[in-house]
Amino acid sequence: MLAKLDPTLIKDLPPFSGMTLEQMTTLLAKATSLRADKGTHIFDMGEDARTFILLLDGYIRVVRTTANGEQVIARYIASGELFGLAEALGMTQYPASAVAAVDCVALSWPSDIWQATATAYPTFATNTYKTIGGRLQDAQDRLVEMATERVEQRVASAILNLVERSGRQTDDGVLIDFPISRQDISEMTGTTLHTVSRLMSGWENDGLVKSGRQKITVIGSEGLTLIANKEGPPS
Amino acid sequence: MLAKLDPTLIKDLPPFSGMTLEQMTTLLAKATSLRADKGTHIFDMGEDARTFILLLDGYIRVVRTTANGEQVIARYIASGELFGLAEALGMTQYPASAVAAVDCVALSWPSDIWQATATAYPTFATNTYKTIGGRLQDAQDRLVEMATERVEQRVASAILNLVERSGRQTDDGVLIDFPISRQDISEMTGTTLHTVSRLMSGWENDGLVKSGRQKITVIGSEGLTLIANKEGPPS
DNA sequence: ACGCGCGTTTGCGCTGCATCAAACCAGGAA
DNA sequence: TTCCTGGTTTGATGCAGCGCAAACGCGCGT
Repeated sequence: MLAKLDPTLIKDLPPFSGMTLEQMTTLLAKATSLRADKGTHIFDMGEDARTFILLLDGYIRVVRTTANGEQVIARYIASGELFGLAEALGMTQYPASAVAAVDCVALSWPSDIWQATATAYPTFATNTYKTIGGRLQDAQDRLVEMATERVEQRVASAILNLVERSGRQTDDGVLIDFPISRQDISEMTGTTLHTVSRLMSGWENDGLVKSGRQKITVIGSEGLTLIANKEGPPS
Repeated sequence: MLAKLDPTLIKDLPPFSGMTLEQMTTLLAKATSLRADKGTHIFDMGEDARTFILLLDGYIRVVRTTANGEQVIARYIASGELFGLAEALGMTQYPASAVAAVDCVALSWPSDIWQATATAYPTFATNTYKTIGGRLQDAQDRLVEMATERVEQRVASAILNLVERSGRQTDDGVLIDFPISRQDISEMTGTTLHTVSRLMSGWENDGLVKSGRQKITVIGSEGLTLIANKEGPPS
């Protein structure tokens, strides 16, 4: 099944930095490849965490759904990143759902090999915990942001983040290279799609962004950065 | 220095569950004891993460300060919990400050023994990662809460959490057993002390809580639970 | 090429909460 | 005891952003 999978292509990804080609080959032998069409739920919140996954190509939306059916986007996973790491944190169920934002290709390992793998390849374990650390910090950053900043700043920050992590140069500027709606942005920033739409219309008039249906291009990040840091005018 | 420290008293704490008495003794030999008076900053955000710490007695406030000088309380650490775990997540600096909410006693280990310790005592490592997992989940829960719930519900939830994790039975009800101000609550829930004060005055009138200077007693948690889940009346 | 569905835009009224302001009160220090 | 500091209460006022509503238009599927 994985005959076509070449260790040399993958071994340079951050999660495996420090591992030898030989180690990689052994690890890859245990993996299962996985395809997910746009919109597919790779796993759902509350499900038993049977696998952890490496995204090879595409983008994943990590989503939490509340009791009232509201959604919050916890983060986006880009290619080269691991996700579904519940087992590494001693959890038996996934704390959120993973949805393919575009057609995706991934590699999955059964959760129960985590312990053995982590001890066999300490570098791999360390790398993984580093990304988890990054996510914890990120979550707390966003918490601070939600608590202290106004909607306008949060939306600007969110877009800047997306551009930074998943931007692609185009003629017009830097494009977020997966389909993303106002609704999505609102679910990342804790506001409504209406407010996001208004803000972005404004920015489009000011020439800061160029946006269409599920498409956002940032003309120059300076303008948005300015907005993201702008003091509220309580005077 | 640690002659007085008895492994048997400590070995039953959650972080060490599964470790033998012998292992505990070896681990404790590497620890330094630590006292912190109320208000002391045990470490500050941005500092190099030189130690990880086990709180033996007291309560710690984990705080983030923004560029504008605003504060957000990330969480409270109760006795028996580890904190300052930056090293375990591959970070070189503390991402937040730790302030003693009351007089505290703790045990600290140099960060650089983390790797060796984790490999020597896999149970300990697993336990630690489990608590980190819990904190990540908690952070994301709060994120969802901030994004979807109104202030009233968030404040009610926060108080219920505190009561659950650090409540002490008294004649009147369950008391949060460390000094906590309206300001503190506001910094946990992303609002102002004014709003918190108003809400709590209301609840006091309704007989749900009894509160004084830096003191909160919950009469019966049912009432607050109801408020925490109450739909906003947009009709 | 066409139609239809879904993402988007925009207006309007309203309200939850922040902001500003001021008085009050409990408890520790001297 | 009395002062004084730091926490708390309460009122008045304003506005950011939400809820509701309606129209619009891009682009995908057939």
